[in-house]
Order: sequence, then structure tokens, then C-alpha cells
Amino acid sequence: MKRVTIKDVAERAGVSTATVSHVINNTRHVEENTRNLVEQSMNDLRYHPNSLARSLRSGETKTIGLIVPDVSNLFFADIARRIENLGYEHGYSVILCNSGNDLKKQRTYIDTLTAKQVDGVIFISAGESTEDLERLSKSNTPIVVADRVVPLSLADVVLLNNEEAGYTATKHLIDLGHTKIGCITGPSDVSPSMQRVSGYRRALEENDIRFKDKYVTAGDFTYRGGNEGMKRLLSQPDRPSAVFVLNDMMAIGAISTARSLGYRVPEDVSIVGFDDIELANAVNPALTTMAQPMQELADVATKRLIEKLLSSEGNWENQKFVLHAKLVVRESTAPWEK
Amino acid sequence: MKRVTIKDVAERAGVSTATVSHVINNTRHVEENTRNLVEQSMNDLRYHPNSLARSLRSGETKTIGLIVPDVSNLFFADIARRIENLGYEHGYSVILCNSGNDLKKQRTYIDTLTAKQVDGVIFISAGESTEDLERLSKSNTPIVVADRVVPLSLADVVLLNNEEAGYTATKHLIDLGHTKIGCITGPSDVSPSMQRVSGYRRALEENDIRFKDKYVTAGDFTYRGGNEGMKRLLSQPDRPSAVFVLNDMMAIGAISTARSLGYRVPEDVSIVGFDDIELANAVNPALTTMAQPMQELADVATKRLIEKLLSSEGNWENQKFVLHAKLVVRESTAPWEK
DNA sequence: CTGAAAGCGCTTACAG
DNA sequence: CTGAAAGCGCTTACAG
Repeated sequence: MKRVTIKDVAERAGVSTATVSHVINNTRHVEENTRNLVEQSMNDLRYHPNSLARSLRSGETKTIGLIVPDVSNLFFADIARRIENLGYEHGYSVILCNSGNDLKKQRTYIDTLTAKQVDGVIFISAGESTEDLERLSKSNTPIVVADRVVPLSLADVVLLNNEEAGYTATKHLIDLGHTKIGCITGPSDVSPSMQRVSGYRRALEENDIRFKDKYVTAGDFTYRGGNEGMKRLLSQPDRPSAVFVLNDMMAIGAISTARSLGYRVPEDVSIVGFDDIELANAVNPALTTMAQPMQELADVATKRLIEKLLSSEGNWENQKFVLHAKLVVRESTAPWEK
Repeated sequence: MKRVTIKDVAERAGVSTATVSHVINNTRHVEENTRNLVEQSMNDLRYHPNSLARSLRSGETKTIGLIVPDVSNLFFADIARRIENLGYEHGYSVILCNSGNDLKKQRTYIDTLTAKQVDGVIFISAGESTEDLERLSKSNTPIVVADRVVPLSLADVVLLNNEEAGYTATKHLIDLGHTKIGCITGPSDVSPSMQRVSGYRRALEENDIRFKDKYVTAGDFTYRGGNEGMKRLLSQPDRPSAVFVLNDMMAIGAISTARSLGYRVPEDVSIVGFDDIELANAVNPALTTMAQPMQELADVATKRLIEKLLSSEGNWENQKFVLHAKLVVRESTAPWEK
């Protein structure tokens, strides 16, 4: 079964391929009659255009690459869904590149995306290195970097003000009267995590509360990490009365551990999470948390990319978009009266 | 900045484009010297091949399409990750098509995938209709359908034996001595859900337990759905002593509601979930559940597709792969003594 | 061991 | 309003 090409359609309709192309793309006027003939012919033959040929000729693939560390992480899965959806609305397909936090894989994907001539790339990097980014930007493809800090010379960047968010979460606990405030962090080499901790420290300092090493423990963003972190924090003599946990998954684990150790939440320990995942509001007690504007992150990144793609001017100034997390007070935090 | 093409490389190396192509693809012998010259030249010019041109000529895009109902659902996100990863290992990129359970969108994507000439498709359909599938199979693209029943004439299919799994879960409760066994189902139009309920009924019948309508209530696969379903089941006079919940997310919600109504789990109510998501083992009490072989589902589907792609024989018999869920007994179920 | 050239299926100046 | 033809950047018989 041979493929039906534009040539077949043209022959059957008794016109040139140029005309067929123009009725398909609506790119110059074609007389009613001719147009009908062509459309008839396309239907009869069940013609489907070949994007490859079109892209090769026109230089546009209507495809964007999405590089993420891990799609099976709900945070990125959600972002991927929104990007896919916005892209779809503008006629773009997305190639899913899951780096799995593997820099080698990430680099391979960058080459693949270049080879496949994607029109643009949304890039959530696995690491902090900018080497891959430079490589990509050399190919002259518009790039938007999300969630990670990166030199503005290379790409647009949209990120969350994590420092501020860390500050706000901690300040909330301070305002409730807490002075012994613990923190369960993420892996120490991820910049969002580090920045949230900076905000935590600044809030303490500004309110004359001594920062104590023993109140800070490292987690890994998983439920179990939350279990273990909480156990470490609560098992010390002068235990914290409140804990800022750097993501919701760990926070939910932390609540569970606190309870199984005999502490009530929030009466005995207050807990603030980070992200506002769906579960945060479902869990009992409902989690007070810093709501990340994930949707906004995806939306801003995608819109910016599409804006660049549609204008095709080539000489854009790269921009920086800073988003803000919002404190959502629910049931896991309460005033502390000595 | 003009694009560097194979022609530029050939000129600089003083050879034909044919030779360059052959050193790139390792497709015929090239003398050491010539090869070095070509490679030097590629490096100097920072040459990157253009996949579009290659694909247009060779008929292979090294790309597969993945159609899923919703990537932001953990179940599909996990599947997507595994498919992406296996594809990557074999040199395939994946185009992510999130149908969002929208049949129109799904159809558009099918056309896009056809136009983009993907080598194969893994298809988890939004609906039960096979119309889109026929459309796709006409384009002669190898297809593997996952998770949904579909006529074997159109594609390979890999699915879970949901009826059996429903039976096993229910039988576990019966073996523990329960006779009043409730069920929180999924949306009634999704075939996996219906089949699990069939298994539930068969287990009751085979053990001479009367099926009671009032013990079955419909959920929606969300945490809140589990809350509400459990509330309905427990608030009736002759309440069930055990509940089979058709997915873990609802089961976790059900546990939480049972407890807040003053019932102990598993002493007062036993609960069996379905899926074995990560949280199932993390939650307290750890959830007894039917472990879905999600990995296997993704692996079998991808491997089968790649097998077809690599052999390119054209005339394959479509196959059906049936996978089995496994009962994982943890802490949420206990014997019932009248 | 290598090259000249056709051709994959489109789009798009150019010409009328 | 329409057509003939070049060309996008590759791969691959064919020929030597």
C-alpha cells in the first residue's frame, strides 16, 4: 500500500501540486471550483500530509522539546501536562525528555532535539551546570528555563522566589509564637531547596531567634524522608514546637511520625509544608503549606516560548520571570503558648 | 548563521556526501584516512545532522507516539516515564499526547502522529470506542494498546486481568472470615473498574455470600471519593466489616474516614486497596492492596512495540498479553471473628 | 574503497 | 488565478 502524496492528489484533481499545497495551507487564493476539486480528491484518496517533508522545506516542525528531571514526580507531571496542553492549543506537539537526573542522558536529548529541529525547548535542568544549556543555545533554538537559576544570557528563565517563600513559611510560625522552629530540607545540592533554607534563616535572624544546627535535618523529598527527619527532630531533649518541611510529601510523612510518637498535630507540633499538592488538602489534619504556582510556572514558560516562536524575530532580549508562593493556612499549624 | 549541512562537511573534507553519510551511519567501509578527514571536518564545522531530512529519505523517524488519558495521574505518569526510558535506550524519542480524556483531542493527536510519521504508537485510550484505533491502524503504523480491551484485529494489546484481581482481593477478605464485604468502585464506564467489580461478585457467589447493593458504592478514584464512599458504607445499620476499594488513593481516604468516625483499622474494618502506589506502603496502617504490575505493563508494551519496529516485517500477528495483579498483605486487613 | 545523482514529499519564489 | 521547477538535507541504489 503506497503512501498517498500531494502529487497523487494533484494528478487526480488535474491541478499542480502548488495549488494543492495552497488549498491545504490556505496560503493563496484558489478558485472555489478548483478548491472543491482538490478537496474532493484529498478525501477520495484519504490523503494525509507528511509533516516531515513540510518541516524540511519550511524549517518549522511545530514541535517543542520538554526536558524534565522526572515525570513520575507529581510536580513535574503536572507541569508536563500543562505544557502539553498549552502547546496543543497552539498546534505544537511536545517531545518528552525525561532526564532522570542523568546529565549524560540530558545531553543526548539535547542533541536529539537539535537533530529533530524542534522549534523551541522548555528546560528544567537536572543539574546546575550551564554547559548543556550553552550547547543548546548555540543551535539558535528559543529556550525557556524553568525552576532553576541560570545566566540570563542564554535563555529566558521563570522561577519561584524560593528564598521569600522560605521566609514567609517561617514567619508564619514565628507569628504564631513559636521560637523553636525546625526544618526538614531537601537534597542540599538543589538550588530551590537551598534558597528556601536561606529564607528560613533570614526569618529567624530578623526576629532574634538563634539558628540552631540541631533543628535542621536533611530530607530527600519523599514520604519516608519526612518520617525519618521528624523522628530525628523530635527525639532530642529540647525538641522544636514547629517544623518547616520543604515539600508536602515529606510533611505528610512528618505528621504521621509525629502522631505515632504520641504528639498531636498541631497542638504539640505545628507543621508547614511546601508545594500544595492535592493530597495536602485531603490529609488529616489538612496541611498548612506554601502553595507553589505550578500552573503559573508552566503557563508562563509555555506562553513565553510560544510568543517567541510565533514572532520569529530572532533578536529577543531574554527575560526573567519571578513567581511567588502563597501561604495557605489550614489545620496543621496552631499558636504556641509556652 | 547558516546551517551546516552534510554538503559543507563533504566539501571541507574533499569527499562526496555519500562518504560523509556512510561514516556517520557506519553503513559501509570507509578507509581510515578518509574517515578521519571527515570526522575532523564535522568537528571543525560543529556539524549536527538533520533528522528531518534523514527521516524523510529513510522513512524512519525514530519517534514513537504515546497517547495517555492524563499524565498528571501518577499511574500514567509512571507508565510514561518507563516507556520514555525504554524508548530512549533503543534510540526512540517519544511524543507525549495527553488526551485529557477528550476524544476530539485524541483524534487530533492521532492525525498529528500520522503526519509526523511516527514509527509506532502506544495507546491508552480515553474511551472505549475503537473508531480512533481503526483510523490509526489504517496508517499502517504498529500499535500497542495498553490497559483497555480492544479488538485484536487492530493492534497488540496488553492488559491486566482485572476480574481475577477483583476476585483475589475479595477472596482474601473472605478467607479472613469476613462476610459483610463492601466495595467502593470507580466510575462505572471504565472497563477496568467494571471488571474488578465482576471479580468481587464472583468471589461472593462462589462462597455463598449474598451480594447486596447497599454494600457497593461508586467512587471516582480520588482521596475525597474514598472519604465519601466510606462514610456511606459505615453509616448504615448493618455496616460491612471489610471493604474492597478499587484504588489506593480512595483506600487511603477510606482509612482516614473510618478512623475519624471512631473505627479502628483493621480491628473494626479491614480495607484492601488496588494499585500499590508508593504511598500504600508509607501510610499508617500500611495498606493491604492488589499490586498492579505497572512497570510490567509499560515494559511489555514498549518491548513489544520496539520488537515490531526493529523487525519491520510488516505482517505480524497481533498478540494479547495478560498481566496479573498480586495480593500484597500489609496491615490494613485482619481476621474477623464475629 | 568511493562518487555522481536520483529522490523522499513537501513549499515557495518566479513567471505568466 | 495557476503552474513548472528549484530546493530543503539527507540516504542509497548504481556504477566503477
